[in-house]
Amino acid sequence: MKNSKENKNANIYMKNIEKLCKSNNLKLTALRKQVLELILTKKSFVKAYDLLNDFKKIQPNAKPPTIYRSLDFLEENGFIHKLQSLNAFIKCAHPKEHDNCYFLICKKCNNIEEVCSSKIEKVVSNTSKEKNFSPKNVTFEISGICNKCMS
Amino acid sequence: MKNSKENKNANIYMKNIEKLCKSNNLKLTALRKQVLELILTKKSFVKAYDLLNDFKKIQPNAKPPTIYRSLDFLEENGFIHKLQSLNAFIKCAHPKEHDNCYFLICKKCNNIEEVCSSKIEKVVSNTSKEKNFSPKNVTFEISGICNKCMS
DNA sequence: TTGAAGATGTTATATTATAACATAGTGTAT
DNA sequence: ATACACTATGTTATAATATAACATCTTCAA
Repeated sequence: MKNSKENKNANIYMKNIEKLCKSNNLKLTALRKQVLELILTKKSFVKAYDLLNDFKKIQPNAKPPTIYRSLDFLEENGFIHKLQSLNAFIKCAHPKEHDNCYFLICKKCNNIEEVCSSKIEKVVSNTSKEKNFSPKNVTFEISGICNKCMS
Repeated sequence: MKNSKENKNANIYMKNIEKLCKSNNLKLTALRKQVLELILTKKSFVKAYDLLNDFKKIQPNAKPPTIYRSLDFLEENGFIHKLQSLNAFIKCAHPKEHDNCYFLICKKCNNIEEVCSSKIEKVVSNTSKEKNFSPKNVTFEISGICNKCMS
């Protein structure tokens, strides 16, 4: 039951990505789509080499660049995020819907919560004005213990 | 002239660290001190293996764990920071004086500005309350182009 | 239809980091 | 002083993460 629900969610997600790629003139090739599909099967983040191992079940001669190039495409276009403090990747909760978000990373259960916040945008834009700095990428990750794991 | 000024600053910095270690009962061993001294000679961040190469000039048989262990000690105690988006390390601008800070990373000149901000503390603590999340570590790095490099 | 650009395949290697165990130093209770 | 536990360092090996460089294949527009 649960799996079928998750599959359904993944399907909806993928339909959305396909639509976004069409409207943004991005090439969601078979390879990139397969890699994204694998990422969508994960409840939490995934490491590049785990993804590679998964992918080898489909295409046994896959190599690291196969994965990393797809990850690059998916990240550049906002479909996944790289968690810098974990060297890991996770699907974007709201593709193309926001610019600034941050992550609550539970050290115990590895759950990741992606939080969108205008307050961060403000911190970033205020700092940028003040320091005359032109921001391109924001990494904001808070690691700790989540609600569930505390009780 | 410039070098002697930097040396002086590094000396002042190191005196402060020694004092902090004494008062916090931390063992600033010769090794850890040497590694920190090397970090202080850098104008910007430094990569672990560059540090290792530097260190080999003093102690030719140094190995990666030599460096990583010292980096761990220095980071745990707030004397240096790890820049997660660069896999690099940099001295802390204000050891033991603040909890939350962020970094403006210039992609062109590699200059790093460490910014302390109560606004971040607020974002973190508000989120934590709202989500009932217990934060332990905050990574906040903004990369872009700095003031100097824009003009 | 061809040729330029982008995507993928492939080999090799660079870069970053840690596990595991041995040895040496330090402090402290006896 | 001694022996012990604990911490730090030395050492070997390897794990984990990521990219360079070049070959080949696709695609699509001129």
